Amino acid sequence: MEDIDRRIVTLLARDGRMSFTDLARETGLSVSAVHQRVRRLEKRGVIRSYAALIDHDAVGLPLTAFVSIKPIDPSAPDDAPERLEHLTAIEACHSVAGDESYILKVRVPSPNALELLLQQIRAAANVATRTTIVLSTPYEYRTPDLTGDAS
Amino acid sequence: MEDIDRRIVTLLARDGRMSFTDLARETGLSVSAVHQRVRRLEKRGVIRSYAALIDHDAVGLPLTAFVSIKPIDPSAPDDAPERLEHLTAIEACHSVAGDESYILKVRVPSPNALELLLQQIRAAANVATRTTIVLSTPYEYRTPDLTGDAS
DNA sequence: CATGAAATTATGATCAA
DNA sequence: TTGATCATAATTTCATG
Repeated sequence: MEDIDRRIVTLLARDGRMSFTDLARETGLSVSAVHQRVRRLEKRGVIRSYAALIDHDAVGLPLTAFVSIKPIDPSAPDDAPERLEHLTAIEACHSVAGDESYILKVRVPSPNALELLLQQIRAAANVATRTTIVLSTPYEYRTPDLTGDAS
Repeated sequence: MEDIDRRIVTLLARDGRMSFTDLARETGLSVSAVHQRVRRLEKRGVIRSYAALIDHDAVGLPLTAFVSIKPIDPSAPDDAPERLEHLTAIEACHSVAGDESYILKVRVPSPNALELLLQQIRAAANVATRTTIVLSTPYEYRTPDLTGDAS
């Protein structure tokens, strides 16, 4: 991927509503050239989608947790992601190496709702759960710097 | 928060570039009424920002991991988030309950880069690390359904 | 990749409920 | 306070070189 594309992706990752006009100014390209590149990045799947990032507190989902799951029957087919997909409280599902098989990130209104969700998860996927409660989130959804990568 | 606002937030969380015209059509309001509400949601911080969601594989960061950290000196002031903020490979930092104090989510190009990053984390924050490698991600960045909450 | 024109959208003032 | 209508500015989008 070219340098200009990395620049465009970084800018849009930081401000998903930046106008083509502004992108053009920032990159030194014409509006239509940027437009073309963005469309290509979308088509290639480099840019997956655009999203508004919301304040989960403000929206009634103040409790975040990580739920690690482990199959109760290790010989059963491992289709936990599909079995859990309908639970919209689950924001993310990562297959991981280690003792447990998946890490889920969940958002709920209250401890009660978390308890209920855990029951649903266990029932739907036939797994044992281990839950880590998030107390606060100093930062989240940060964007990598794709230009001049200093880790 | 009103029902229409929940609707607007949900729509924008799913498509951050949806036009006011489309939002108006979906909500049954006029364009300017939606415009007003979106601006208010932004001002109140319900909508924090907008972002393009990128394909980390396509962008040269195919390796994701969760890094749990624990202070080596528990009596030292706990300012790990600030000490780690400059490491742009860290996408998120959550303070958590349990044996460890923070969970970090990191994105790097390679195992080598991960090793280097872990050294930097340990040095910068004076912590011990425990790393869980992500093998694959069935889904991520999903949006809660704020209307008619079925968890 | 740039230019320029046409279509669409964003924005704010004003008025009404 | 909230929403509708309207006018204007800005942006998106596309054809062409």
